[in-house]
Amino acid sequence: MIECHLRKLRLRDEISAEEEAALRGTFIDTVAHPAGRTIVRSGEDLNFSTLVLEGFIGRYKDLKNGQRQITHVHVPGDFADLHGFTLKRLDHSLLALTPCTIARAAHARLREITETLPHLTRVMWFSTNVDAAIHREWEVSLGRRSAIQRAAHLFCELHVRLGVVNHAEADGYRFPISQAELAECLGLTPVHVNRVLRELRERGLVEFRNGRVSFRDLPGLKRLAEFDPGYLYLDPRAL
Amino acid sequence: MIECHLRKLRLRDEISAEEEAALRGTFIDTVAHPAGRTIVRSGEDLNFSTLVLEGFIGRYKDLKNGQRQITHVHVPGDFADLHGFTLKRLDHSLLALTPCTIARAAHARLREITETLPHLTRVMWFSTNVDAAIHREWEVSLGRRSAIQRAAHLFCELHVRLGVVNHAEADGYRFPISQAELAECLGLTPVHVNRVLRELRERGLVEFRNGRVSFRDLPGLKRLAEFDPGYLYLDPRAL
DNA sequence: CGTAGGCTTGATTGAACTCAACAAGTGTGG
DNA sequence: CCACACTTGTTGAGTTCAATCAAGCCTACG
Repeated sequence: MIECHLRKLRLRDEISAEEEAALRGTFIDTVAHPAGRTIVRSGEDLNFSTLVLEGFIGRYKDLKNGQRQITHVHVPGDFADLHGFTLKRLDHSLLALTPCTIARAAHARLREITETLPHLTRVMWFSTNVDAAIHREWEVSLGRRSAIQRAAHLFCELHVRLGVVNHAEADGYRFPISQAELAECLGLTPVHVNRVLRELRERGLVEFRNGRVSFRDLPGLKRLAEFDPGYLYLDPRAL
Repeated sequence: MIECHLRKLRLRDEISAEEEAALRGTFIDTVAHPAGRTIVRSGEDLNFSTLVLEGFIGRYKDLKNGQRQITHVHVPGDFADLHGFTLKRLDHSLLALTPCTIARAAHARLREITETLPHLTRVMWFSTNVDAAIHREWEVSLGRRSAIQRAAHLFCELHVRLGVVNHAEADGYRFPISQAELAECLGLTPVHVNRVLRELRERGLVEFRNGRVSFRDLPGLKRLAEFDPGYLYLDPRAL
């Protein structure tokens, strides 16, 4: 399943056999987590990074009043905390949004890569920078887009990102999270998310039901969201 | 003025003389920009990165209806687009929020660093990862904090970040941007920012006037904002 | 078959937006 | 030197989008 990650890297750059071997060599084990499990808690010392093999993982931050904001959703093939390699500890927690399996990459071995394989190092750096670009786009959503646009934008983003790793079809994808978790991504209340989903359905744009996103009018949805995938830094071939 | 940047790096890590020389060697020129100037436009091909020497620079993204969201504010000593080195083009624009001077670092020379100086490369990578951490904290503000908390949080964040580069005093700092630009940072309208600033003033917490942030009750402000500087990844000594 | 978690809907409230007017400060040109 | 435009900040009145409060509905499952 590390193939997913490699395929994604190779969409944007050449990865040599030596680099592939080095990358594969960083992984020390594979772990399965049930939905709802916090995989890494904010502030812990880290000596590994988490690659998503199956399922969805969220990065979230808690507030004192018990609210939380999910700041990023990771799909299979994503490193959920490669940035933890340089940061040493995380400012957020990692949550299994669905049952998932992960592979853990030892920081010591990632460090060896940075000592010996400059090109692969730049590729890894690039990948954390794309994560940051996604954070920026979420800031735009949270700061400036209406509730319905935010939801539409997220559905569009995940469609593209899941498509890259063959986890989406033309007309939708599996995304088995609750409306409450969706609300935590979108900076809304669960009640309002429910109403927004109803509106998207009634407008004939998209349905979110039974853990699946089903597009009814993808061009219309993209228009509503003002979705432009440039911030995902994918090769035009990949889109 | 590149000293500001080096000082900041050295707060967190050792930088050898060789590394310092290599870093200094990346800079090809210095440019002054008037307030309001867009320094780098979204999508342009880049062959240099921008280090802020003096003034404030914002990263922003435009929406079709003419609104914009500022996703990050850079202070002296910050690289405003070091991530552009790996991304090759930016998904956002850079704006001079105040008159400012910048130094430009050639991507070709940054690349040489990644080929020959692994430790310095990790330091640069780290610095883009801290930017991403700041993005996450802004997502929390935009998604979950009230208008007054958002403003308070921003004032606290900038106090710490400016303090690191000796651009803040204990009781405040210069921050000569308009309420309209503040609104673009906070995901609010200018009118509402005005009311929020009044409330902060009337509560005796902080004043924002004549291009200056003046604290009246910093502990109270931090309490209101639930400000925890952990996400800035500063050495405890620096705080 | 009872209970819990997730979903749905209605009624009401409230935080932030919109619209509008005006004040203060700055720069410019007649 | 003053008239004027222009930007920035301020305040009031009314509106709207999303939150809150509350109730009821599935359906999965122990």
